[in-house]
Order: sequence, then structure tokens, then C-alpha cells
Amino acid sequence: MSVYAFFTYLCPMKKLNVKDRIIEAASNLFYFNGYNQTGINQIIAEASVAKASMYQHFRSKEDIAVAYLVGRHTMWMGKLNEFVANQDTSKAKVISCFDYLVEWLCDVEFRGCGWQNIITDLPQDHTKIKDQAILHKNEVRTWLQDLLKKESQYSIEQAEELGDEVMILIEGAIILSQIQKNEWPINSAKRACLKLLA
Amino acid sequence: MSVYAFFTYLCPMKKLNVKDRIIEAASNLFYFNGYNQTGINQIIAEASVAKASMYQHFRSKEDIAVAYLVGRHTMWMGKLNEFVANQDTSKAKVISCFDYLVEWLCDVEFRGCGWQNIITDLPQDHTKIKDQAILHKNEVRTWLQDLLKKESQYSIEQAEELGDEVMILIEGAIILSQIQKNEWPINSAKRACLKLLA
Amino acid sequence: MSVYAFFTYLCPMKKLNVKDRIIEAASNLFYFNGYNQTGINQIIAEASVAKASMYQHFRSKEDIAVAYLVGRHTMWMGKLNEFVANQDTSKAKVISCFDYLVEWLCDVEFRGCGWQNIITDLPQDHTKIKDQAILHKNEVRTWLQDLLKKESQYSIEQAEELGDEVMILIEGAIILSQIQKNEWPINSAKRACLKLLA
Amino acid sequence: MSVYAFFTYLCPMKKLNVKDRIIEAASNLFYFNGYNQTGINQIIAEASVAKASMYQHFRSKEDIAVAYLVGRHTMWMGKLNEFVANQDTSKAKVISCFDYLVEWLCDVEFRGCGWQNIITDLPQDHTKIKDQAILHKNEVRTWLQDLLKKESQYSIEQAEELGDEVMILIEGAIILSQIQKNEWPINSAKRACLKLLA
DNA sequence: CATGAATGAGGCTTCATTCAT
DNA sequence: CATGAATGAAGCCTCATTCAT
Repeated sequence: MSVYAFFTYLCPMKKLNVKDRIIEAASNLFYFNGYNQTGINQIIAEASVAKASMYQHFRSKEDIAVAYLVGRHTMWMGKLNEFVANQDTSKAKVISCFDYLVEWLCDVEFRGCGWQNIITDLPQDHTKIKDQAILHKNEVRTWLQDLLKKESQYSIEQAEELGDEVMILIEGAIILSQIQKNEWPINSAKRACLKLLA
Repeated sequence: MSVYAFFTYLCPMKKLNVKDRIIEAASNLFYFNGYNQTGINQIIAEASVAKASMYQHFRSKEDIAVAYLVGRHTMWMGKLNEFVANQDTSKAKVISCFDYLVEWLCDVEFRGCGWQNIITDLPQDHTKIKDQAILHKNEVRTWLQDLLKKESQYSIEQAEELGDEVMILIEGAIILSQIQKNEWPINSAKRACLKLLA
Repeated sequence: MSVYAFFTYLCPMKKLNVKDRIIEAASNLFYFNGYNQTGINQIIAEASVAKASMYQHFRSKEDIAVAYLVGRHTMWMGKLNEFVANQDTSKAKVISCFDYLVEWLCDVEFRGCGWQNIITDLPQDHTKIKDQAILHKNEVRTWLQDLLKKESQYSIEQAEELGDEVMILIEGAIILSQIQKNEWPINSAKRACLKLLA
Repeated sequence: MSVYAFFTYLCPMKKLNVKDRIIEAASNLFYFNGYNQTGINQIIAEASVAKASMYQHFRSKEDIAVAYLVGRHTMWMGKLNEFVANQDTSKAKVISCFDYLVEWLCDVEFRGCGWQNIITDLPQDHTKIKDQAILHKNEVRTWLQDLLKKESQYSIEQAEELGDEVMILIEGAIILSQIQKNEWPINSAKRACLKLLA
């Protein structure tokens, strides 16, 4: 299965306890099938956990989703940092983000972004989930800006603006490749990124 | 209510018949609340229609969504064309797309793209809806490329590449402004667009 | 298709008018799929008739079923009489009834008796349909008794008793072959009939 | 109420739990009103159970029917064995089956056979119910044959043939008495049985 | 004689959650 | 820490029938 699937990424050696089994099961179901498409019963079946045991650890389905997103953030940022580590310059790291996207999204058959996917069709009151999305996207944004700020080529202001622009290319590439089930949007985004950072 | 809300855009004068009442009610609910958050009962209540009347016109909830997306496409492209009409050059029209985004998305309180929102959390077998999203995005893509091809500044190849890059900026701006509930992503996207088309 | 399927048996040459088209369509659907499994919409679709046209000819679904049963009675008794016509003696005619059952039931893949099938799962108030079943079974009963009364071998009383016994063998053979989807019950019934009429 | 009505036959003393309450309510409704005439809502109302509780115990309405038929089989065979127990010979036991039919069918006002009634008007895909009918009828058939094999009067072959013939008389008597709402078919069947076993 | 839109009642099933054990 | 029974609300959909045209 996809290396981007298992939450096990976070603790690959230990036998998982109940809470982590729930999170892992829910993570794969939420990401690959969707939050609304995933029922509580599916989660406990997949996790081999009793229903009330689950509600002992999580107040609601939304809370499980929050745990899923927290874990996914750690995993996703970890993989990203790993991926760009072998690039020499900050600018090269930023550009190689798009290679990361290709690897990731092809691997998950263009299932798109876990945060984008979950916030688009949610009850009005599921604010905790929406907050997670804001949090995650802000961290990615800052991560990009921080890298570009290390490039003497750009002023602080330029670095921030460029970071935002790259961020938007990333978001657009993810959602468009998901709709089209094709990697061309990621390639186009990389090309645009190269022009902007020139 | 938002000028982008009512399907009535398409036939603003006539008293709506049952089918159109259903589409209008469903359109607003699907767009503003989400496809999964909207029940058949809500739709028929809002449209003041009996349940079986609804199923006389639409085989399933998915089919209503398809009608919604078809109508929304006409509305959205119409508004876009109207908006950019007062620009002199093709390039200016493309750039003013981002002003269109600002007007639209602020008006709907950053509710995002109807097609992006509906395809991210859907049963596997809802292919008709997914096809509508592909269709819509392809039309926007072609629309952008066709405009840029009219600019003698660019070769055919350049126009196509630039069109794709602008497309990605648009998609990224929409989804990111939706998550952040803020227009900065649209402004950043416009800035990036200006650089790319320079 | 099965020669026992089409109601057309009754008027094989003429182009069918609306009423007859409805009866024919309903007949095949009621018999082969079941009364409860058959919807009004299926009937009008199969008959290529508008819904209100149908309600012009029949007050209710039950009334269509009555027309179906009346037609089926004529058809079924007609085929039976045709089948036994080449037998010389009355007793031989009665015995050959079971050959008729084999031909008929194999042809319709052991779909069983139209009257038995329709009266077993019906709203309490569908008395008109139940009456049709009583009528039909009484006619078959009388038909058998009348044949046996022609045999000088039996007294009137004996003929009536034997007729009832044969009737029961026929009913049992039909329903049991339907459950088992096999012709052995018909063969066993014929064997028993031979013993009783000996 | 009829002693043949309540599933309580199986556990007459204990206070019934939810699952058994469902089976009992459904059993009476399915048998006396028919499978198609009985809605889930009626069952849960009669059983005083919440809808979702019901679906915790049974995957579908068909599954409830299977449980009904399994329970009915135990009840029906039990009552039959009880009834014929006081007969001395195997032959007498077989013959007294028809007295059992009279007692039973008069008691239930000629409502007929639960298995015959349920398989005649069923969706194509309800195979589990149809299988139950085959199972039940096979057990009755074997039960008759086994009894007759104990009679030294008959060879094995004769016993099997006679068993089948009696089986058909039983089936015919049940369905015909149901249509006619009268016990004469059972009496005729008994008379025929006496002749065949002579 | 034909049409198809409109209906109210009800069909079966699933949801996330809580409770007693 | 685990269990699974029980729940109310809601899910999507189909029924036979009537109405205005």
C-alpha cells in the first residue's frame, strides 16, 4: 500500500494501542474515502475496537478527524522535509516541492489534499476541523516563506510574496490534478514556479 | 442574497416551474451547505414540492446535482464573460479574472468553487458529478488559452502553457481563500499572474 | 417466448387496442414477476400507454389483476382442453392433465399457478382477486368431475370424490414443483392419479 | 390467539428479549398478513423496538423473514410430531397428518402454508427465503418417507414413492383449502391418502 | 382518448451517539 | 478498558392514485 497511506509512519515499530489503531484506521478511511463517506462502524471494524471504547477516546467523529489531521500534518511535513533534504539551495528545495507532489499524488492516485478534501463539505459547526486546515496551510506557507528568506537573492518582502505565490501554485496543482486525475497541473505549476523564482 | 446564489440568473423574469424550483433550491443548498449536508427533504421543503414530484423530474439526488452543476456552469461562465467584457485586450481580460474572483468570493463569503467542493467527498460511484467537474474545468482552461492565443505577444505554445499556469493560480486562489476565509490568496495569485504574463 | 406468456393467445391477429395492451403487459408482469413486484409504471411503460389512459380503463391496480385473471382463465382452460382433446377416454383426458402440467410448467420455468401466486400475499381488502381464484379453481374442479362422471366405471359420488382428489394432486404438484424448481412432483402426482383412478 | 401464531412456542416462559420480540412480531405479521403487506414500521411498532435496534440484529427485512421461517420450521415440525405421537403405527402417523392439517388450518382460518405464501410473490434476488422453503419442504418429504420406510408393508422404493405422493396431497390440501377457505380439500386429501396407503 | 405533472403516504436502510453491563 | 444493545433522527427512494390540460 501507499507509503502515504498508513499513519503508522509516526510510530512504525510499536504495536499500536487502541487509540492509535482508531486513528490509523480512520486516517486511511477519511483520506481515501472521504469524511462523509466514512461511518463510525467502518472505523471501529477496521480498527477492531468496540464502539464505546472508541467514544472513550474521542468525544465525536469530528474529534477523530482532528486527530487524523494532526497526525497527517506531522507525516506530511516530515515526508516533505525528507524529500527536499538532498537539495543544496533553499530555492532548489522549494522547486523540488513539485517533484514531491508528483511522487505523492501519483502514489495515492490523485486523491488530493486531506485538508482541502475535508473542509469543503462539512456541517457549519465543525469548526475544529476547519481550524486544523487553517493551521496546516499556514505552516506550509511559513515553511515556504522561511526557505525563500534564506535566499539572499530576495528581500524579506519578496520572499514572503513569492512564498505565497508558490503556495497558491501548490494548492492549485493539487486540486486540479485531483479533478483531472492527471499530473499535468503539477508540471505546469512547477514551470510557473521556475519562472517566478527566476 | 448573493447575485451568485440564485440559479434565477438564467431566467430572472418567469415564475419558476417545479423543475426549476427544485434546481434553484438544490443549487443554493448544495453550494452553500454542501452536497452531503443537503438532504432531499431540505430540497423539497425549500422548493415547496412533493417528494415524488421531485423524483418525477430527477432520477436521483446525483442527477439533481448534475443539473445544478450544468446551471452553475452557464451562470458562472456568463458572469465571467460579462465581467471581463469591459477590458480592452485579451491579456487584460485574463488578468481581470482575479478581480472577478474577488468580487464573487467576497460576495459568497469565500464559499469556494462549486465543483471543487462537490468532488472531494463523494461516493465512488458518483461519476456523473465528477464528469461535470472535469467538463467545467476543461472549459475554463480552454477559455483562458483561447484568450491568450489572441495575444500576438505569445506563440500558440506559450499561450497554452500560460493558460494552464493561470488556471492553476485561479484554482489555488479559490481553495486557499476558502480555507483562510480571506482574499489575500486571490491578490497573491493576481500578482503572480501579472509576472507570468509580463 | 413462452406460449403461455402472451395474453395475445386470446386475439392473435388483431392489433391490440389500449385496454388489451395494458392487460397483456400486466399479465406477463403479474404472472412472471408477481403482483406486488409489478408497479403501475412498469405496466404502462411495457404497454406504451399513458398513466391516466390506464386509469380511464381500470379503476385500480386490483382491477387490472382481475382482468388478467379472467383472461388467464380463458387461455389456461383453452390450452388444457386443446391438450387433452386427442385422448380417447375421459379417464385418459384426466390423466393427461399431468402431461399438460409438465409441458406448461417446464415452459414457464416452474413459475407456478397464477391464482395461487397472487392470493398468498395480498391486502385484506383485495377480495375481487381472491374471488377470481375461487372461481377458477371451482371451474377446474367441475371440469374434472364432469369428465369422470362420463366414465361408466364410476358412480356420480365416486366421480365427484375422485375429481376432488385429482384436483388436490394438481394443486400440490404445481406448488411443489414451483418450490423445488423440478418436475418430479408432477410425475409423482401423475403416478398417484393413476393409482386412484385404477 | 392461535396456538400456531406465536413464536413463543419456542420459549414460552421467558420474558422475550429484543431480538425475539422482533421475530415474534414479524412472524405473526408475515404469516397472517403476508411478507409484502408487512412493513418494517409495523414490525418495530408491534415489537416495541427502535428501528435501528432492529437493524442491529438483522441486516435486512429478508433476514428477518429467514429467522421467521427457521423458527416456524421448528414450531411446525414440533407440533406435527406432538400431534402424531399418540398414533401407534407409522402408517397411522402419516394418515393423521391430515387431522393435524385440519386442526392447524381451521385454527388459523385457512391462512395456508408460511413457505408457500412467501415464495410466490418475491423479488428475484430474495434467494435466502426461497432456500428456506426448499429446505422445509425437503424435511417434510424426508420425514414422510422415513415414517413409511418403517412399515414392513412397503419396500424402500414404495415408501419413497408413497411419501412423495402424500407430500403432494398435503401441499395441495393446504393451498386449496386456503383458496376455498374450507376444509373439504383436506378431507379429500386424507381420503386419497388412505387409498394410496391401503 | 391521451398526456405527464403532482401528490401523500409509506417503503427500507443508515447515521452518530449513549447506555447499562 | 471493553462490550454490544438500544436509540431518535434522518437518509434516499417508490408506491398507487388524481389532477388539469
